[in-house]
Amino acid sequence: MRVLAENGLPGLSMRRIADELDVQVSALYWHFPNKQALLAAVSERIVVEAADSSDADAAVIATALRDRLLAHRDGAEIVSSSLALGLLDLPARASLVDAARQTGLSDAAAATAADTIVHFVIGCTFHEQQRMHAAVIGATDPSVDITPAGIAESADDFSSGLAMIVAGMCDGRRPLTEAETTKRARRS
Amino acid sequence: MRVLAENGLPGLSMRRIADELDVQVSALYWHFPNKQALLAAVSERIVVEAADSSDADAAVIATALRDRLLAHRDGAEIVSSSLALGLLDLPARASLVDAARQTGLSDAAAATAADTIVHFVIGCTFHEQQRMHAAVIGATDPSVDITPAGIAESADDFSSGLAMIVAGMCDGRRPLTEAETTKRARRS
DNA sequence: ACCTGAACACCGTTCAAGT
DNA sequence: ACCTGAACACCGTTCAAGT
Repeated sequence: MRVLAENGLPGLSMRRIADELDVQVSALYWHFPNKQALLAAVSERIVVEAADSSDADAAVIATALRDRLLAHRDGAEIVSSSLALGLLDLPARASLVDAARQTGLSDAAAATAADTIVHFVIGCTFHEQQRMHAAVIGATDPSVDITPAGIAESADDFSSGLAMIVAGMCDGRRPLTEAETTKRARRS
Repeated sequence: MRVLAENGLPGLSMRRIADELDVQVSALYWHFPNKQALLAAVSERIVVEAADSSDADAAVIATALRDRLLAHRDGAEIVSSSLALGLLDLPARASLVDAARQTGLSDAAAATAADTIVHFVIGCTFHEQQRMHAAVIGATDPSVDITPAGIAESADDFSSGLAMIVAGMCDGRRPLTEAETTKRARRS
């Protein structure tokens, strides 16, 4: 965690970790089969759920997950890859399924809602953290806004998008068919 | 594109590209300042919009984007990183903003909707492509389903999630406040 | 304008051998 | 059980020098 905080994901190499521990690189391979497994262990530390969230609603759980990701450098990217490789179980996902079911959704619809929210939270936060990184590098890209107003805008984009998904979740008490999706998009 | 198709993103190294072109690695650095810039050029080729989509609805545009990403090995991951670094302009995003505005949303709400859909499409497809990759490696992970039924399920997860977001987009004709988000999630 | 050749400073992973 | 030392097969990037 210390190496990650100080060097970011690009600097989180087996050699740097070994150096931090005053140990040879090969020693790490007794504890982890490979780097991805080590990264999965790091991911688990990032996404641990602090308090009991059994009675929280989806928006609160999603915001808490985002806060965990933002609390660690490159948190979204690390968690994203561990998740995609199936090496990480996201406690927040189970909480989201519960929250969705409590609003009256079926099991299948609740799972869809949870996955959709997880994708949104991770995608949004990943994007945001990479922009922060680019800003630190001084990428001279004027499209990147690092002013306080820019930061606030990021948070607002997140909560607006989240509100939209939650609205859709509550709106659709059952999964929509393809035809219905099209109709909805067309109605003015 | 050939090196990507045959070796995937992990195998898309400057050396392999140079070999394919019968050229020294350093020659590539006359054409591109660095690897990320080259990857951005690859991303552009992946996300070009085929037909005119000025009159398409959001669901159609999103599905077309997903198809483009799925058509190239590791397409979602490459595009995701180029996008996050601000090196890629997504034509589909502009189309999505148009589509959202045509349903009566404000400019700000349309932008939020477009970004939310883009995050969902890329996150969902990234996740799916990494699972495919893990399956090819033979990760022996029984949680990964590569049967035809599993593939169909992926497509269904995608369209169900997309339908949910589109429903939320149409539902919220204006951005919701935090209080409204909470209220919505609580009402049964 | 476009490319070569060679180097620099790194990577993840393996494996015999030690204690 | 846990670690060392050394090697293998790679990386991205730079830069003088060529044509």
